[in-house]
Parts: sequence; C-alpha cells; structure tokens
Amino acid sequence: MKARRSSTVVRKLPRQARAQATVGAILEATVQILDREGLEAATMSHIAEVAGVSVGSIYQYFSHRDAILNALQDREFERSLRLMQELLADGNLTQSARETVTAVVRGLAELYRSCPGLHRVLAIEGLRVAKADRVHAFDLRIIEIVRHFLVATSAPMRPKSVDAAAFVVVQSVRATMLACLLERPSGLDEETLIQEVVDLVLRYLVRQESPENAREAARDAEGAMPRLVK
Amino acid sequence: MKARRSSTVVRKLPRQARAQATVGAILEATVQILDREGLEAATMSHIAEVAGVSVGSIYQYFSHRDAILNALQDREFERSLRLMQELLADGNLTQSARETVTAVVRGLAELYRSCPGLHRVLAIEGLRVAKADRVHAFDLRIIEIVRHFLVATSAPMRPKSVDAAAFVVVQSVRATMLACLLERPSGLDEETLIQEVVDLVLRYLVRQESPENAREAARDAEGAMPRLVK
Amino acid sequence: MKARRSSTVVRKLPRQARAQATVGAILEATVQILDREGLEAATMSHIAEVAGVSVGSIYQYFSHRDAILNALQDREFERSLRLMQELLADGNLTQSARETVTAVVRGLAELYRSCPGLHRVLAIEGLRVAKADRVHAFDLRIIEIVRHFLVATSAPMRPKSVDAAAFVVVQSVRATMLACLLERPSGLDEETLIQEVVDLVLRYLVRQESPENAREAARDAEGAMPRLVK
Amino acid sequence: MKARRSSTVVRKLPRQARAQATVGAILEATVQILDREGLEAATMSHIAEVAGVSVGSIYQYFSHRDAILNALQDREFERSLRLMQELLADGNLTQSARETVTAVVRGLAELYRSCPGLHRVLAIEGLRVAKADRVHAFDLRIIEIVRHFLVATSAPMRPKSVDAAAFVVVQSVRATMLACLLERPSGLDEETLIQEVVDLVLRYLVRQESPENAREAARDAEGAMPRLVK
DNA sequence: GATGAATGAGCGTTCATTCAT
DNA sequence: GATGAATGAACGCTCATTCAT
Repeated sequence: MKARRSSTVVRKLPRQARAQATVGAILEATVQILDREGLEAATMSHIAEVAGVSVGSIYQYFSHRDAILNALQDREFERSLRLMQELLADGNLTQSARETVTAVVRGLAELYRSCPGLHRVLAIEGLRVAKADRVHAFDLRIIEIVRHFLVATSAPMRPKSVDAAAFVVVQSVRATMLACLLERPSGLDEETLIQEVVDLVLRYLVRQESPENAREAARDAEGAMPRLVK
Repeated sequence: MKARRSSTVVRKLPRQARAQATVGAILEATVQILDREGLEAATMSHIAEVAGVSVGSIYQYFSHRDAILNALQDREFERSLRLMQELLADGNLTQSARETVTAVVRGLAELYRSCPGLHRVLAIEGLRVAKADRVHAFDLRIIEIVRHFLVATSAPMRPKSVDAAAFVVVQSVRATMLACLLERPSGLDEETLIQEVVDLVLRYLVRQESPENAREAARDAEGAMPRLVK
Repeated sequence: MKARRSSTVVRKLPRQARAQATVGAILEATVQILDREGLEAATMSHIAEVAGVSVGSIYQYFSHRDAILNALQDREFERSLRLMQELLADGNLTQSARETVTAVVRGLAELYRSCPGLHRVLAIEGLRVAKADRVHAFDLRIIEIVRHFLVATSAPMRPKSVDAAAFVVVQSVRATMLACLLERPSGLDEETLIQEVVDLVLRYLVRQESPENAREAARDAEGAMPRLVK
Repeated sequence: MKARRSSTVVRKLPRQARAQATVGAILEATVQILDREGLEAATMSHIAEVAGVSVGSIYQYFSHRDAILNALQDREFERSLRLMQELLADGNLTQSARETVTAVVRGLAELYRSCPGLHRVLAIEGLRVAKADRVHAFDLRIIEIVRHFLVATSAPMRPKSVDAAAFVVVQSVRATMLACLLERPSGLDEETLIQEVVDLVLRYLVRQESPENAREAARDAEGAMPRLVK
C-alpha cells in the first residue's frame, strides 16, 4: 500500500529547466519559513504557498516532508564540510594555528549568521532520534577532518587523544557560535566571542610555550598572531 | 467539634496533598515518556494514561500542553542551577580550580545521564523560538553564577571579559556533555570526555604558570590534581 | 511512529450509554451510505456527517476506516451464519430437503433484500485481496455448516465429494440471489428465482427417484413438496 | 509521385497503426497491473509507466480513467460472448448436452485462469453502481445466448421459465468458477469443480431419464458422455 | 501529437482542548 | 473536582486531470 520511504532525498531528478526552478523555489521557501517562522510553520501547504507552487508539485520532487528538511540539512552539512576541508587542507599548514582556527570559527559564524533560524531548526532536527544517524554520520566526517588536521599540523598538540579533542572542539565551537547568534547575549558582540572561542580552542589544543605571558602580550600589542609553527 | 474541625482539616489537606500527588504523577509520566519515547509521544492522552489520571485532570493543573514541558524545563533548570550554586559557592573557593570544575562537569554529566532522552527533548525545546526567552533567562542565571565564581576565585583568571568567558564555558560544557550522551562517540568513554572538557575549561580560564610541562607531567603521574591556587 | 493496526475492529469498548449510541450511529450511517451511495461515498467525513458526530469520534471507536467496513462485514457474516445454523440444525432434519433448502434460500434472499446496496459493497469488499482471508474464513464456516447438513441429512446425497458440493452450492446460491436483487432481471420476480435456485440445489444434491416425471408433476399439481427422504 | 503517395499512405497508416499500438500498450499495461497488483495500483501514472507512454497520451485515447477499465471490461465481455456463441452455436447441437456444457464451463475457467486477478477486478467493477447498466446489458446478451441454446437444443429441457433458467445458470457458473480460482478451496482441484459445475447445470436443466443410476454409472465407467440428445 | 510538470480538491488521520455528566 | 467522550481544525499525502512546452 504505502510506498516504501527510502532515505533518498530527491524523488525524481529534475531534468527540465522548470523542474529545476521548482525544486529551487521549494528549498528556498522552506529555508525562509524555517528561518523566520520556525519548524512548525513549515507545513506542506505553507511551503507550497511561499514557493508559489502547488502541494502536488512538492511531492513530485520530495517523497515526503522530511525529505525537504533532509535536503536542507545535507546542503548545510556540505557547506560546513567544504569550508572546513578548505581551511584545514594540507596546503594551509604553513599558516599559524591561530590564523587557521580563526578562519574556521569565523567561517562557521558567517554560515550561521546568513540564516540563524534555519540553523536553529537544523540543530533541533539534529537532536531528534529519527535523524540521529544522519547527524552522527556528519559529525564523524567533521571530526575526521579536524582529526586529520590535528595530526598533520606542525603546531605542538597537547591532547593525548586526538579523537576526544576533535569531538570536544567541534561540539564546543558549534554550540557557542550558534548560541551566540540565537541568544544574542547582551554586551557581547560576535567578534569578541569569535576571539574567545578561538582562544578556547587554541589553548586547549596547542602546547603553550613559555614564557606564556610574553607571547600573549606580544599578540595583544601587535594584533597579529605569532607563528606557533616555525 | 474537634472531630469536625479535624475532619475539615484533613478533608482540606488531603485535597492539597492529592493535588500535589496528581501534579507529580503528571510530571513523572511526562518525564518517562519524553525520556523513552520522545517528544511526539508526549500527547495529552498518553501522559494522562501513564500518569493514571484523566486528560481533564491535567487541564486542572496545566493550562495547556506546553505548560507541562515548561514545568519540566524549569525543574531541570533549577537542578542545574542548584548544582552549580552549591559547587561554585564561595565556601568552596578553597578547593583547586580543577577540583571545582571537575565536580561541575561531572555533576552535569550525571544530571544528563539520569535521563538523557529527557535532556535531549529539553534541548530541543530550548531551541524553539517560543521558548527563547525562558532559555535566555536561564542562561543568564547560569552565566551569572559562573561569572560570580570567576570573579571570586583566587585562581589567576586569564580572559579579559568575564561575561564572554562564562558564556563560552557554559555553552561548550553543556553541548559537549550532552552530545557525548546522545551520540555515544565510538572509542570515547564518558570519563575521558569529562577530563577533556575539564581541560578545555581550565586551560581556557586559568592563566597557566610555567613551566607548563612539568606541572602536567606531575598531574599525569600522580593521578591527582595539583592546586592551581595557593 | 504509526500505531500497529491490529485486525481488531473496535478500538475501545464503549461502556457508557452515549458511547454505545455513538457506535450505533456510526454503523447505521455507514450502512445507509453504502446502501444508497456506494463504497466511495463512505468517506470518514460523510459518515461522521450522516451519523451526526465528528470525525474524531469515529476514531474513538474504530482504529481506521476499514475497521468500520470490517465490523459491518462481520455483522452480516454472523447473520448469515446464524440463519444457516438454525435452518440446517440437526433438529430440522425431519423436514423435507425441499423445505429446508427453500427456507435457507428464502432467508438469504430476505437478508440481502433488507439492504441490497450494502451487500453489493460487501461482495466487493469480499473480492479485494486485502480482505481475502476474512472472506475465506467466512466461506469455510459456511461450507462447514452446509457440509455438516449434507452428511447428516437422510436425503440420498448424490455428489461424491461433499466438499465440492458444499462449495458449489454456496457460491451458486449466493451469487444468483444477490444478482437477482442487484440486477432486477426483467420479467423475473424474486419468488420465481428462489424456486429455481431451490430446484438447482435440490436436483444437484439429491439423488432423484424414478420416475422423475411423476414426482415433478405431483409437486406442480399439489404445490407441496413430497418428502425426498422417507 | 509514387514514393510520395506511398509515403503519404505509410505516413498515415503508421499513425493509425501507432495509435493502435499505443491503445494496445495501454490496455495491456492495465491488464498486467490489475492482474498482479490490483485495482488501486492502476493509477494513471503507473499505467503510463508500464505502457511506456506518457499520461497525456493516455488521455488522447481514453477520456478518463474509467474508460480504460470499461474498455477492458468490454474486451472480456466480448471474449466470453464469443466463446459461448461458438460453443452454443446451432452447428454444435449435435453434440451431447454434457459435451457442450463441459466445453462452456471449461472455456470460462480457462478465460478466468489466464488472468484471475483481472477477473477479480472486473467482478468488482461489475458490482459498482456506476457500471450496473453495462453489466446488465452484458448479462442480457449472455442470457440471450444461453436462452437461445436452451430453446434450440434437442435435449429435453426441464425448467418452465427459460429466462429464469438462463439467469440462474449463468450466475452460478460464473460465481463458482471465479471463486474457485480466487479462493483456491483446499482439497478441491479445478477439474473436480468443473465437473461438479457441469453436473449442477445439467441436472438442473435437463430432464433426466430413468433409471438415473444406470446412466450415471455408465458415464462414470466409460469416462465418456452419453448423448442426451438422440 | 506527445510529453510530463503542475494542479488542487479531497482523502484518512491526529490530537490539543472543551464540557456535559 | 474528576472524567473521558466529543470536537474539528489542521496535517501529510494522493492522483485524476490539465495544459504549456
């Protein structure tokens, strides 16, 4: 009776131009709704209305409602992964650890800032049991990228367990930056928090040289990062 | 007279007691359902069934469904706050920072571990727009406690902005410990992660003395924490 | 997610008077709709409307739409079975075969005539693959009753295979009488067809004595059935 | 000229031929779907898919979905009619009644057996109110053929009302043979049931000569049909 | 003609909430 | 107060039909 629901996100590959436009309209409408009105406003009728298509058209491309959310989740997942892959690529190892970490944190912050409500919803979805596997798989990929960087960098790594370190860092950065955007803590601007998160990560990961004070003072004075690697 | 007055009293007291018991049953039923079956299983009928009361009775004590979830959220909020208030109270300032932070992280981990499914749901609820203010208020209280500790402790604090530090620390610890329970990252046991989170926090917050290496080696060798404060 | 759909027809046993009335109204409304408007008119909204209740109320007593149809099917199944059990009971063996068969055929005809449209729909339902087992089980019970009679009667049975005979007779009588009501074949009144069906069955089942002609002439003249059994 | 005329012709003929092929593909696809998956699987999209055409093309040849089912019904109707017309034609009157009836029953059984699922669906369709007239018309034609045979045959007919007899016989044979295929009654093979149905019909229709036993014994012994006609 | 993307009325079903008993 | 039957708006989803390409 009921057609099996594969985990496949897209029901039919849109081959015509109009079809492509429709799929795009559906995804954009959903992003807008999620970002502005939240998860429960994203009913099929509302999505259809905002997208300017009929409900039936949505089902031409997405087998069920969750498939739309999955598609968006995948899209953001890929964005995050691409960002980190680029910034943590082996070719960037000549940069200082601080430069690299700052770039990653800032990049994620920008990603979230572009549509905070969407990322709020995606965070919610990530907490639902039904989506656990998807999120877990994503986390593994992210952690693997971080792990690879931690192993490859010439900065002196402090933690004994690279796995644990990657896990802790990924969760901490994500949660803090997202909360920063969603809660807008009074008195704290985003830039300050980015710097704090970068500090959090660097101090946790990198074996500090002594004399510590001198180096930090230097940074503060110059506004530039001393190379942690030679 | 006496008898009547007595009967009046007991007739009144049991009513209140019964009301308390009913409210308790409703909350416990909801906790069980949320923890075991998730948010969508927590329908009014199901809660009533598990609590052993009628749906109508629930509305006697909770004006609408969300009020139950709010009550549970408040209860867990209070538990967290009480935990932190106790561990970060001024009376505990003589303990080492590592001891204190370890106690807090471990305490939160225990709180989450007692019913991870519930905290998963509460995290979800906390991300909903409608609950933003409630969560924000809670975060402010938590941060205030942390902030107070950071100011009061004799450990040499490194961050310039106590507000930012409290925010970063709270978000990081919460997210990492919850993710630890919900994702069960393979190869990482809870105790290891607790230690890593403690390291994350301490290294971020406390100005490290030199020579750093010696001190860390000492900790690893003794299995005990050297006092960071004098 | 989806609650398992047991084959149970009734979701909750109605214990209050109002509940009983509601269940009755739902069933009667469905019978009316099926009888007058056919299967596809029996939507949940329409049933609710005709029954004078809300859709939600239907789901209080029937887990899904098909459960209503199953309940009606069971009700008619039981009626047929009761009818045949009574007429073919061992206590009636002293009656002539013709008397017995006539009573059964006439009884079924009356059953169908009381709401032909309903039996039309039930016949449809009986042909749907999903209901095959239900109908098969019913047919087995009916055939068993007929079979028992064929073995017990003192009329001289002709067919070698009692099983086959029971099957053939049951299917033939049912189909002919139902078609009689639904097609209203011009020029044929119900009574004539009943007599023809009775003849069909008797001549098929009972070993005719010779001289045949004499006996048939006698029947025609007298309008009464000579005992086929001694 | 020649070529052009020829091309004109073939351009026209292929078009018609293609149309024929398309209609054929649609009908065959529908037959397959109905036979294997049932009525509800026969959606326009599914038919189009199996037929290898587009939904739009179906509407070129069939004004609406039901028209396809009607066409199939007509096709099967015609097959049944042709079968019976051939077997009951005046030219066959020299055969014994048993031979003729056996041929008809066996022919119908074969018709049904070639695609039982399709005939199940057609039986369902035949019971729908909207199709009543179509089925009635078909039944009238069938009955007319039977009636003509009953009048023309030299076998001694027993029933007084040829109309009633034709009706009874047609309904009984159809229902029993179809139920035989759809229910697969345990312990009864098709051949046995065919013989029983033939007996049912013959004993009902034909005035039996005495002594009955002798003749039946003879049939059983010889495995051949004694001529009922002279 | 042929295509298949688009349509949208209508379906079965759920569940927070109300209120007569 | 307690009950639980009744409510009905709203949901996700289907599919016969249309029509721009």
